[in-house]
Amino acid sequence: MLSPLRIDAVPTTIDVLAIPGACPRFSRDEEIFGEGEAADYVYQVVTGAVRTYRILRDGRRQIDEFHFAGEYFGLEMGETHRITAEALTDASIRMIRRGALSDLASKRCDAARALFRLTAEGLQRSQDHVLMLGRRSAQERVVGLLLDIAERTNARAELDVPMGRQDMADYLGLTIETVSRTLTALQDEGLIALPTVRHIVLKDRKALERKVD
Amino acid sequence: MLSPLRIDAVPTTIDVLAIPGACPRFSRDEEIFGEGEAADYVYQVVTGAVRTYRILRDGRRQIDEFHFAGEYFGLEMGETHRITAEALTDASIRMIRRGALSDLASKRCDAARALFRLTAEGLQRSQDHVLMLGRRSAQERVVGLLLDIAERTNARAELDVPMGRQDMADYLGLTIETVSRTLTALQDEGLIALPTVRHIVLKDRKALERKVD
DNA sequence: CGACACTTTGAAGAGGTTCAACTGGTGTGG
DNA sequence: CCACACCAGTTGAACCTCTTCAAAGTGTCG
Repeated sequence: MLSPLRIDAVPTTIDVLAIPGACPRFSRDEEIFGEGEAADYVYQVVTGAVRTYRILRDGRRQIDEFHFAGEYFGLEMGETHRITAEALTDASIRMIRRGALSDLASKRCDAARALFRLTAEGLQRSQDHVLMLGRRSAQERVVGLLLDIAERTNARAELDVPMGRQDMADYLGLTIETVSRTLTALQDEGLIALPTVRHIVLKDRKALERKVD
Repeated sequence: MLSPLRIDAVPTTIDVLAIPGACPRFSRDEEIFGEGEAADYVYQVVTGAVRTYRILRDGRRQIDEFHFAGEYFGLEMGETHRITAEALTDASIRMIRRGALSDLASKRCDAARALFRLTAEGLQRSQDHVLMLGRRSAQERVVGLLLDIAERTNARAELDVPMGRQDMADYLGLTIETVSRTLTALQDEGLIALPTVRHIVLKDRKALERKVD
């Protein structure tokens, strides 16, 4: 029997959730939903990329997560969104009514498990993020992000980063200057190349991986 | 109909999960489960408190979460634990077989929802942690922790902190010295008192709350 | 009562931030 | 199609928060 707790045993296709829904386009920096709004939908990135973040009263911003093609976001526990989501690049986003999801989950056991899995994966990612912010140096954070982007966008050495330096900084808990300096340092070490600002080449992935363990 | 996605609508008693299970005692600093071990149980703090953490190769430790009476921990997505759990104080811990939970979840809809809710709450807490580590100062972090402990242990002004300074530091992404200095500073400001090292009095909660928003 | 572990305090140092200026890519309008 | 303007990114220098290393203090338990 397939335990709903052993979520990794679920077949990789989370697409049991792929209820056809509206799939609107958002242009770069356009808000998809805002903190405090009613959480009536769950979202999936179809093309493009998304950032989710929170802002403190005085303007400090912490990016919670970047979301790439195929990934889900905006699944909330309560009635309202606790975070804001914006298109990082021009993006098309599938919107799925929570009601439709609930119905599906109550009818199909695997759908319920897939939802649970989604949340648990988000938790794991968040825990990794905590470790990164709590105990890693600026360089380790930047390298970690680059490798993470590479993995999630299925890039080998040539990385197209969809976010600007400020986004990286606000994800990594650093300033834009530190991110910039760190990238140049990595370039000087010969580990990466920066042909353009949003195109990064991982020249020595082994060495990069050694830096983050 | 009660949507499995609107988890906050579930009656507050998560005790649908309270399958009677073994309830062993652990003494302070004793390991409850270790990273890499098979995750065959889910755990609930009955009395005492628990820390869960991960350690980097070079010894840097990041405490993921503290768990207080009534709270669940150790619910993993995969077959093995990704983190380590230790008793923060002498503690009695209820151990629930994952198999038993699965059975319950497949029979009772509310149990499945409660599990989902647990995970989603953990995610929320982790996201708050990320914001704390990414964008808050040492003082804000320490104050945040104190208020959090107060809330979760239902303490009014008199706080019994179950963890030492090193635990606070490793939760907050700081050093033990910084935690100590920050507490003294808060005492000097008249916001708290430190009668003993593990007993903290919140003398001006309003002012403390203003510091974290 | 004494030993040991934890905490506090001090002083020096480093990593990252802040503020400011410069550079370069991009996009738009003439 | 080129020129200019503008925004994002880079670089530099001073500063600051937090860390590191060291030592003294405090409480706890045998």
